Amino acid sequence: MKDEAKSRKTELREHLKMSILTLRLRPGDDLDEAHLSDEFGLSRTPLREVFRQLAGEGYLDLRKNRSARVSEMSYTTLRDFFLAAPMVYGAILRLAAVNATNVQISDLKAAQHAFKAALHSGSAEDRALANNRFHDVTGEMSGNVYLLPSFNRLLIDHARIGMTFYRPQTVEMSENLSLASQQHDAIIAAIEARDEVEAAKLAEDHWNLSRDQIGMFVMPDALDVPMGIPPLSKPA
Amino acid sequence: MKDEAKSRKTELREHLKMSILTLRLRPGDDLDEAHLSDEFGLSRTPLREVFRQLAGEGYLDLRKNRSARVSEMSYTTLRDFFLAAPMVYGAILRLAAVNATNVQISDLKAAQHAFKAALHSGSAEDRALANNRFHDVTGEMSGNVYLLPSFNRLLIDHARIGMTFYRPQTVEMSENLSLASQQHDAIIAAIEARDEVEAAKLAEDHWNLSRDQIGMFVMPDALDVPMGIPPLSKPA
DNA sequence: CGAGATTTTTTTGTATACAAGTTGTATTTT
DNA sequence: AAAATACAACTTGTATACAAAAAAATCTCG
Repeated sequence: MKDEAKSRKTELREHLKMSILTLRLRPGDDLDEAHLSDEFGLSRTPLREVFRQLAGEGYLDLRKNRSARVSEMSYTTLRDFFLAAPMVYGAILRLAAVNATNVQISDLKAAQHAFKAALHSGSAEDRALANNRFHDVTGEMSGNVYLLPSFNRLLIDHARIGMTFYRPQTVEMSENLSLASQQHDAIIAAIEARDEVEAAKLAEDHWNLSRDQIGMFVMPDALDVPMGIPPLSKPA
Repeated sequence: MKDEAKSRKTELREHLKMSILTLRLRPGDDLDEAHLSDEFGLSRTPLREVFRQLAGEGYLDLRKNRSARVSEMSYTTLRDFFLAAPMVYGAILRLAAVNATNVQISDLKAAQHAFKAALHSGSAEDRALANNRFHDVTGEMSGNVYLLPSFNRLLIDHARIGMTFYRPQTVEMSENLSLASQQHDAIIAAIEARDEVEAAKLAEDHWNLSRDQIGMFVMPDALDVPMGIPPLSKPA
């Protein structure tokens, strides 16, 4: 009917998501109910419902009788992240190649277009959000309700890790970013060709690139030891 | 402090979960706020918060201005289920073998003990809940926050599918149930031996058994996407 | 001063009243 | 009799008031 104002609740939810993904709200930050309440013109009741929902999606942690907090990221979770991401994302892309509709493929191309624009002229936040949107669309394409909860949880920290580590400070890191963009193009092509095997392989490549980029950031220079994760020796 | 009455909210949440897992509340059933509200002596505010949380975990679906519903299960979701379950559960068990603490191993043995008891003298509901508890412990053991959301979502429908299809009406189905119990024992042994490869293999066997039990449906082959990092060897 | 207890203040949790939306039914109109 | 409309009953959404818990500040006594 009339969504001119789009429901304050939705507005709040989107605002919080965006703030968390871009690290404007950092892991561990407290959220003040009263403050947000009058900032968004909502009473505490619907606001707390938004908190619950975001907690369910992995954006927030709720503790009894204590304020809601932005969910934490530790080095343990970083390891868990790269353990789970290639597998889940491989499965998602594989299913995406099988199930994607034409409309969704258009959405994906649009997302990639925006990502490229952000690469050239955008801020780190813009890049992270555009990249997030790209992967989000691949999740929609897969359409598997059992994989999406983990996938969406991964995307949250993918964006946050990206904000931390994907600030191109060297020429090599910049090259990695444009390589990521090329991989996106390849992913679109694989999906359009309904090539599920290729799509799954590209997912793996894409995560290896991410891992390298982070390794580069964490390990300043000569130390050529990958962080805690042994080199992959496995069939393509 | 005093949890003698365990908080009505928790009580409600556990009651709803149990009812949904055992199909006492069936997929698509409407939940009446007013009715539950006075049945559990809670006002609608905390009750609605429980709804949000359960929706986030996949037990319920919420629609704007309409009553909360028990999440649906369609033939599509059944297919998606068997596509995702072996992969996710394989990863969970593999990580469980690496990370399980001694306390958790004791918990798992206790859960298996209860499962065996339910097999011999329990109802279908008891079996489903005991089996759910067993798998739930394996999830705790894995300790990977990125895999758990999907795993827990799978466990919900695992229990519901079990309630539907695992009613031993023939000798063969009964034999399958006791085979499932044997597999549980083997899983415990693999975890105790820290044998991640064996654990992952057992996960696959376990799901193949489930798939066979539901032989009347055409089940797709499982996704065979390997986990990113081959041999895990890390401290607890 | 300073550790610990006590009070004040602030924040979170719950109940309830009311507003807005939805559904079902009866009545009107054709 | 069927379709459309209006109205009534009911359900969901939000605001607000109050209760309970935690945090902060103050006071007490060594």
